[in-house]
Amino acid sequence: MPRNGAPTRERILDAAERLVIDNGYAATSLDRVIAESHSSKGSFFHHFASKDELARALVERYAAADIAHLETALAEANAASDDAAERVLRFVRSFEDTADELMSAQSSCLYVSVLTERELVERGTSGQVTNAIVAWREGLTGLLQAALPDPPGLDLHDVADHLFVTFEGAFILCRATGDPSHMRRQLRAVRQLYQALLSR
Amino acid sequence: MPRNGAPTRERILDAAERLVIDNGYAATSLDRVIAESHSSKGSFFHHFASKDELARALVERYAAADIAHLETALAEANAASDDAAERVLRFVRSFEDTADELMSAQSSCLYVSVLTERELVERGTSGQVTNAIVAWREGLTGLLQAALPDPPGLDLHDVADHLFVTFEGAFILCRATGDPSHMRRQLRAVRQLYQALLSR
DNA sequence: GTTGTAACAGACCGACTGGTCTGATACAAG
DNA sequence: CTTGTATCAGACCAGTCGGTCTGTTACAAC
Repeated sequence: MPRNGAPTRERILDAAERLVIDNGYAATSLDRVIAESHSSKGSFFHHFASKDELARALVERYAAADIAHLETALAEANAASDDAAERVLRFVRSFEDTADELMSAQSSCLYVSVLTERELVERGTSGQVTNAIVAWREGLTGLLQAALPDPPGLDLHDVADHLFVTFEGAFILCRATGDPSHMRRQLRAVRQLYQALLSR
Repeated sequence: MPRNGAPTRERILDAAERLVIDNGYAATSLDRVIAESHSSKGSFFHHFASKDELARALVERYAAADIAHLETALAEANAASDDAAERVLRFVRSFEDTADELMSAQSSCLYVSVLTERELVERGTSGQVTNAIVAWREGLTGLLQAALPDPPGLDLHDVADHLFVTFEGAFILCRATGDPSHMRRQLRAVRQLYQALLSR
């Protein structure tokens, strides 16, 4: 086999991810992705058939990392305590504790950038996002069901989805205010709200 | 005075708002805005100096309507009950009751589209968004303070911001899943979480 | 060394972009 | 009826866009 192209592909994905998260998909030109990844037109189109294909690869990689992150946190929460309510709170707390780190690594969420463009979604880019959302929903619903076996008038799926909603909404709030500490503070608020629900 | 250009300007803003909410700012071309508003290049650039100027006008109009909506709901909540906790719940409930209507009128939020593009934000488009966020924060913090005068380890500003976060996050969730009912369900979830907090 | 091919480089292309410019048109004031 | 101007129409322009094409280079197999 000739040269190994994998590192180049990763460099392109890294640069594209940063640019798309910062400025959105349509506002990110391939010329800029190519320049910032120190690549070339020929190289880019050798690895990706089109810009849309790049978007699909970006989302696939991002969603896989997201789900891996979720599963690590789930495992840690399960190992940390035998009390079901405590597990829920530990789970949320683990994201709260790493929120500042997260926000210094990325200025927003790739999901937001991709979902903002409806025509892009309709070209089949959002399947992996839905997978990730379902994984978060089911993971947290499991923890919540153990803590609230007979919830009074609550849909635990919605309560579980609310954590994803908090993440995405907090990204927007951080961007609007220019203050990345809102991510940690919103995760803290949602933990305290969950705590109120579980300790009633 | 010659012809009245105000209706044309509004038609352009209406078309642009729908297109930008659907597909984002960069992905929305002026040609398309002009076509869908049944206008022309000359007409467009008579009313707006540039595309960025259009963005600023869009956000200004959208934020003003947003704040007006907030103030109506605040007044209604205050009129509806004397109990402070009840006022908070009524306030959230009013958005829950109109959520389906909201989602049939718009597929997402203009704030998301505009904030997604950092370079656009840096060109001074987000000032009005911050105003709106502060208005929501202060309005709801007022209601919460009356219900929880001495909150134990809670930052009521963050708890108040959480409603805005829920709105924005739910817009993302709706777009990802293609299911607009998530808006109502997330507002219901956050109301139930607030209820748990207030009735502890 | 020859050869085959994945990996890369960059000139080039048509389509479309935001924006300009010239001119036409409606309408109120005198 | 003339005139001034806000409003509008659309041909046009330079630059950028995603994408193509031709060619070169590195490396493994033989």
